Amino acid sequence: MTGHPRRRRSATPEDLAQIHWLQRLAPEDRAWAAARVQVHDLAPHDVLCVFGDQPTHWYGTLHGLLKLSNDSRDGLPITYAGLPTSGWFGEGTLIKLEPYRYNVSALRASTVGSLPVADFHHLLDVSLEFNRFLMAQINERLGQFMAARVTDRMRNPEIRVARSLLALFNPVLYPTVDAFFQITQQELAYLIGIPRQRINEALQQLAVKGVVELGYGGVRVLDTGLLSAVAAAPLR
DNA sequence: GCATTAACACGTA
DNA sequence: TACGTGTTAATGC
Repeated sequence: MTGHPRRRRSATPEDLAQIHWLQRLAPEDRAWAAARVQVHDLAPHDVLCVFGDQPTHWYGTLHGLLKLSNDSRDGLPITYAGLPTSGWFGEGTLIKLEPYRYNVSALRASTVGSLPVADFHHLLDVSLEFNRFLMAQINERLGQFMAARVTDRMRNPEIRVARSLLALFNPVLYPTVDAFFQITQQELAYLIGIPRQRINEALQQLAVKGVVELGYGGVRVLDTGLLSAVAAAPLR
């Protein structure tokens, strides 16, 4: 429960193939970075980062689903973002060298990659490609958070669910997300901030429209085009 | 009135 | 058996 994940191992070739920013680097930088990446296996509810901790690594979801939130210290628990497969996070904290302002925990069994903070800064110093990648990522994330502010003010659960699903399928931030998204309706409820019953209702509305297909413990997005259409227009 | 919360039965892994 | 889903009932604003 506390501090850092228990099971740490070195990265397998399959793990490294999941790390999309590695492919962007020049070959020598790629080899250098790949040798320094470590991998952690998390059980559901395992905590990766805690509010107030000094950051030691840059993290990414290789498999599974993480939640970035500020648990109920005082006031309402707020989930800032879900981090699906291929999502990397914490660069803002690392660049500022400030303590974490949020908690990160696993919503389900997950595999996490990590790069030590010193190595992260080394790549910043030597690799133009790495800087380009980070700039695109930060830019995309900024857009997502601005959109999320709008979404949070909306009443219609169907649109909120559609937009949240769309955010999790962002191809820039999360290039290798599966079409079948393994997330329970309860987890979506925590993520979006509305009760499970209304998540269920909204998902069924989306299913009727052929946007998604509901499965046990997950959602299959059938048509991302339709999904963005629903997210954009409050059609009943 | 409504939206949220609690409680239930059922199906699935 | 434990968990996730879908529905209904109760509660709070």
